[in-house]
Amino acid sequence: MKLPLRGGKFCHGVPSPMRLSRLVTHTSKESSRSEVSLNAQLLTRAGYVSRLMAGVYQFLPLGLRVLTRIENIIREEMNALGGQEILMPTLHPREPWAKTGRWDTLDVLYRLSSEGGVVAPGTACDLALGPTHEEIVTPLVAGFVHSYRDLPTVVYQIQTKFRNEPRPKSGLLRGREFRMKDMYSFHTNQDDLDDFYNRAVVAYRRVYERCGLGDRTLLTYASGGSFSRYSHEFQTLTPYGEDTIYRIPDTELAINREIVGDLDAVRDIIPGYKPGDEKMLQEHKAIEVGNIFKLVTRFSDPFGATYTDRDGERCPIIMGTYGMGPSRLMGAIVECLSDDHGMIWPESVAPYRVGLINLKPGAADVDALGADLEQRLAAIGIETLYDDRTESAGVKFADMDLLGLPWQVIVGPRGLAKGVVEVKKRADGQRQEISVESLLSHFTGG
RNA sequence: CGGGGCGUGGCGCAGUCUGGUAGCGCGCAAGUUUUGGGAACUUGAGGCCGCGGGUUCGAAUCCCGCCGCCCCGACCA
Repeated sequence: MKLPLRGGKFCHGVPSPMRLSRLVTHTSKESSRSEVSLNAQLLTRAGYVSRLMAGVYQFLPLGLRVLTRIENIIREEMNALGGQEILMPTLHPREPWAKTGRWDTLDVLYRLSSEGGVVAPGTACDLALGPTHEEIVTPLVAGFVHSYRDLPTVVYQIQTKFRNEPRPKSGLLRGREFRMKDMYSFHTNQDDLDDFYNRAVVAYRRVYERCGLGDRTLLTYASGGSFSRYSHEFQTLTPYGEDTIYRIPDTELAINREIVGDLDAVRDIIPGYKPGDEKMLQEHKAIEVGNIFKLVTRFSDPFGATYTDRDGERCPIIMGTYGMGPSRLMGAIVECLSDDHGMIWPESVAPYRVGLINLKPGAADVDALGADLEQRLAAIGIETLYDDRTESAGVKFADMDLLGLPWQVIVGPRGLAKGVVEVKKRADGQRQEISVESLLSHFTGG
């Protein structure tokens, strides 16, 4: 049994290793009655997140570590694509939203009044909380782009977004406040946009692959806007998904229900498609974990975002937009990768790689072995959560299964007498007795 | 925004119909016995029964209003 190395050190201030006896959160046997979705039940029972109000969650130490890891994977892939990370404000003035018309048409937009006090119906509002950032990023980037030499250019941010969903639900899958990576690309022409768009598809696939959802995430044709026939969604197959999609057999492609009735559109996607062929499409429930879209000049027109080409002509900048929700992705991973005992995190996003279980705290020799292993795992860079609590063995096994760390290392008097510890792989439950030395060398890949 | 359901110690629930000293399980604290898959017993702490008004000698319970939460639907760059 090999314990593969994972690249990338964890990068915020949570000490590693951590002891369960010191962790601010606790597990719970029962989940809140008002949490119905699997992801919210497991995440709250395990103490990863806590709900503040409908559609708004707080991320606790374990949950924040997962979220940060997901965001770092996204960050790496967007950087590799040539994206430059920025951070735009959450608080927006009314004016750019009015300019594109979305102040009045985007009903999930939170509108505020800077006059303060209660915003009653009919009150003049002059601020918004950002649900997406086309209105902000377009004038921002246009201010730096004057020549075709400045293009293409790509910026992105990872940030908390606000949408006043009429009905938040399904835990992290549909919140009013949520994390979003939003990227915007700027081009001189449609071909260049198309080329970048296609490379973004590949980068998105890499993100889902690295998050453990690659084999069940489909590129899905969805309705387009006025400048392109389709947008593309990335849909992760799960029975708990909110969307209905139709998979094209023998491909990694699907068609969203919203356009599957449009015969012309489907023929465009599947050449030779005829009425009656619907039965070849397999219906699935899925969660949208990404959405990419060719904006073309939808936003550069209202803002007058132009560049000067080789001939000295002023031309509109051609744009694309690329969204992905890290917090929703986190919920999707839980929905897809869990069993009756709890969550099963892929190594790439797990809050800790190893859960170290001391079965008999208080026994000097077991405590000594536990502390020694804790230190030696830390020394070789294995992030470890040490269960040093005085709880029964059953409680500890159940809790560690619920927490879903990829590996469990179990130390107890029985193994100690034989000079071994046990290693359990959470994903398949396989256990193996192993000496301390070979345990460490497995973790270092030796 | 329509339809339905629910608010009772930290969590999960009973009690509401038929008004009369607020209960159970889990968790928490202390103790004893346990100790490799959610241990047992004993003792204990912890409640403006969502909020406001009303009826009544008396309201968790009945009436009116409000707030919050969940589910189904509508909606979902």
